[in-house]
Amino acid sequence: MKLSESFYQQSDVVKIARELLGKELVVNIRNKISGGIIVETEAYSWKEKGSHAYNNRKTDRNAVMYLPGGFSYVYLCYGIHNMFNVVTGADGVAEAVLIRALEPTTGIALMHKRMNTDSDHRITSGPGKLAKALGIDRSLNGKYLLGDEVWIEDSGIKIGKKNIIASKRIGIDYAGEDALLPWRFTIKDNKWVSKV
DNA sequence: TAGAGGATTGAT
DNA sequence: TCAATCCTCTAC
Repeated sequence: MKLSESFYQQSDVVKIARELLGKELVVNIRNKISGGIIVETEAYSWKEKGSHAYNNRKTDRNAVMYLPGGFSYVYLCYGIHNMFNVVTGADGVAEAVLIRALEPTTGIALMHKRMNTDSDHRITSGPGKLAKALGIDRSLNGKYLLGDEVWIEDSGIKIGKKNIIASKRIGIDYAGEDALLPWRFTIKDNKWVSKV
């Protein structure tokens, strides 16, 4: 069953980032389904410097962050990598959760082909890689997550509090003290989590 | 309109 | 440690 609008529109983006662990991200690209269990997330809010929408900065790129929770936000980073985010919070509040790693469950052969490998290991361990493995690009920006192109399933998997690790986010050293916020969440001992 | 830099990755 | 690579933002 797809996660509801009310889930995405909760006011606490950090709580949502934590609760997305264990859910299943599913993408339908040209009638080909692929997806996996979310094992790593990061929260972003307009309140902190790590976010594109810091201090309510609004541009063409990050406009979808201001939509109500339940939309996708995809953008290109370093000219190479597509990053997949889930917009959260109320209408006009710029908050989002970056999906950083998956455990592949659906369409694994398809992902191998996209990644040009036969290994099922680490094909989705990192935001740039999982987007490529699932076939996500910026044409999926601003999609409604209760539609039929990209959505998140409640897998029924429960991740206990003891198995969730909070740590500082990656790649945002420019954000000063906000780079230290423990807003990255991973499932303990999960081999699909990105880097180390 | 030009210049700088980035929520990364993989090879050296 | 560093280049790849191109879109986006900022300043002129």
